Amino acid sequence: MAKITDVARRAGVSPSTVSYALSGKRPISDATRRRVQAAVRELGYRTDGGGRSRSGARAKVLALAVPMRPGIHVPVVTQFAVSVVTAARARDHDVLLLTQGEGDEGIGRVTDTGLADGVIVTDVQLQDPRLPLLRSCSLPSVLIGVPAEADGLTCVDLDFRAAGELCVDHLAGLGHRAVALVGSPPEVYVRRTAFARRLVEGFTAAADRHGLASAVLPCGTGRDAARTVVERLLRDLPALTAVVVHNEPLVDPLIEAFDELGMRVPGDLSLTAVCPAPVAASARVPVTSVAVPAAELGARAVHLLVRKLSGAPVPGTTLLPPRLTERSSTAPRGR
Amino acid sequence: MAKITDVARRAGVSPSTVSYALSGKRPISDATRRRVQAAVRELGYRTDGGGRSRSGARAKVLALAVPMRPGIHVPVVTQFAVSVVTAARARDHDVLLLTQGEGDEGIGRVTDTGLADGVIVTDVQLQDPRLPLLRSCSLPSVLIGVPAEADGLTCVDLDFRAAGELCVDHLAGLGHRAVALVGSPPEVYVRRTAFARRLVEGFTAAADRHGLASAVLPCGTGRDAARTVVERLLRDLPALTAVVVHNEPLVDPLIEAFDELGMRVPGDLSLTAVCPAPVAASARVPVTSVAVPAAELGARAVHLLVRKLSGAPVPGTTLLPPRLTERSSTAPRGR
DNA sequence: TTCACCCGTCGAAGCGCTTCGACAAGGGTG
DNA sequence: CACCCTTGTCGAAGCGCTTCGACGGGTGAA
Repeated sequence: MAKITDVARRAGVSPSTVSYALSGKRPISDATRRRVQAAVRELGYRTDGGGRSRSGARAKVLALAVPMRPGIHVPVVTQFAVSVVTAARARDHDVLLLTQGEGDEGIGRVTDTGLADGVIVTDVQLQDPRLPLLRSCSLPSVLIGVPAEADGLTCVDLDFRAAGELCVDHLAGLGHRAVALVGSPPEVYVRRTAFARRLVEGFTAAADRHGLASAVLPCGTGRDAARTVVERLLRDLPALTAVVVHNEPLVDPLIEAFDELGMRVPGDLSLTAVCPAPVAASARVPVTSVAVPAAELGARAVHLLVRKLSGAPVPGTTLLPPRLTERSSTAPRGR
Repeated sequence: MAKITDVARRAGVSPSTVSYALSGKRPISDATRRRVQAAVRELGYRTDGGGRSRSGARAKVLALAVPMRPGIHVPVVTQFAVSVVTAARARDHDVLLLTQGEGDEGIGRVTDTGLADGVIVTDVQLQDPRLPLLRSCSLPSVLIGVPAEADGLTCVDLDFRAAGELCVDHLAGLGHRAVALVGSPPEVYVRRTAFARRLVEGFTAAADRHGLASAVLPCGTGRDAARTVVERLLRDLPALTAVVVHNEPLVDPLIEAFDELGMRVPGDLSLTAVCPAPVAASARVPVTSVAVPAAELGARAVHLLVRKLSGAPVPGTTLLPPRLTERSSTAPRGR
């Protein structure tokens, strides 16, 4: 493995010049820079990460904390991860994967040991136990999700509140007068996961504003859970003609359950989902949906974190505006 | 952030003694070790990763290469990732996530730069382009999957060949005389992904051995693909009474497709799957299956890699024996 | 009692890189 | 023409840790 001194010798300059030529932190003449680059290429030189971080520089590693808790939707999380890695690589950083295995303290460890320069935190809860840690150790971080108290933190998320409203607005515009929200598994709400709560708020607010009858029910996954919820819904809200789902794996089972009970989508029931576009598009009936832009959120988070690391100012909270895509699962009431 | 010298001062010993007390690489008296440990605790000391790897020691980081190619099943890959992280943490290592974004050369980069000490490679193909790299740079690695030429490599995998045979044996034992294998999407075979091929081999060999009529069809995902494959299957092999599926997201659609064409599972058709246990158990009809032990494979891979890093000898190829779990999707022929 | 040896500890030398201060050479200004 | 500033490069220090060789004090053998 070639080291910086080898490159320096080959290019006929000093190691420090090589370092500067490569980092651009000091002006280097064009001729020298070219010679250095040539030497780097010929020797296949790569700057040693250990050496770099040893000397107080950044490790160029971002940590990604993904609590693999029950109730989360694996493909969405995976999409975060992939987009974060891709975006990080594009900015010359690598990604260290943290799961919940060792508790929240993984975050502290990784940064204390200098393994990572900053951390991207996912699945943020309203009162997240990791917040004090993030605030205190002044460790650069970006949250995907917005907690209750977001002062001094950098957060990115879809504007779930607006997403909830948008769905209801759409359904109300189609003439529906009774709507229900079928949400995530109960444990998600118990945990007070931020985005789930926000969606409920938006949904409820919009329903009230439009004067609609409404109901909100959490729901686990699987056909049985779907069936149970649908039955309960039809009992509680017999006038129901529209539903918003916020629970990716439940979209199909829900359509089936309604179907079995004699309500066809979209003929008898309009369905709107908040989920990644592919899920909505490939459902049994293509579902009108507000997309959860997992890939974009991941990329943005990286972008913000890297800026933060470079000392640039970053916005506090970035909420991506929801966009509703009409597919074939919604229709005017009484069509 | 406390450094090793602080600990040393506090414990009244030299930094080297602290290092030895912590690593155990030289005998240290009990009294001293205790004092050091106390100092570490009081100061909240954590050994700096940069410093460690700078001095030629290991970074205690494993890279995990997960090519997120089309046709792979995301939850399985995620399970690998989670189990790898968990197992790595249990052995005091962290995990760097590599995706295919930057091509195969990510592996080289990560180890050249000393960021990671070794790499776990997933989704191995029979002729994997990453193999030369792994062989040449003598970089410690473990493959999850077995390529065509496995000499000098450390591999772990489910014994897919035996899994294929096991499924057929089971079906033959139930009296079925015509079996089909519905496999992964075509691109997986084109890519010559190792495990997919091996399963086909085992399936075919066993079918021939039992003198069964057999067919093998790749299949994409989604209800339409399932429907098409089923129709084709019933045309090609009208006597068909048993099917092996090796395509996680297709299990349910396949059952539905057969159902729509008048073949009930297990009354008219016995179905066996090769997939993670949860998928099999929560299908529309609980499916008799050979489990893909993703979590165990991940943990084993870590185990092997860590051993390898410590210089211990490791076996070349570890094939986990398949285990078939009977559920309600298989029945004797003509029940 | 003396010598050899082992155990536990220390000091110092790096690991490969970055970065700070210095310096030589050249160009512009007064 | 003297001087100052800029530009491009170098040398050296140091990051925090590990590790090698050495050393002092004990113990066991002769």
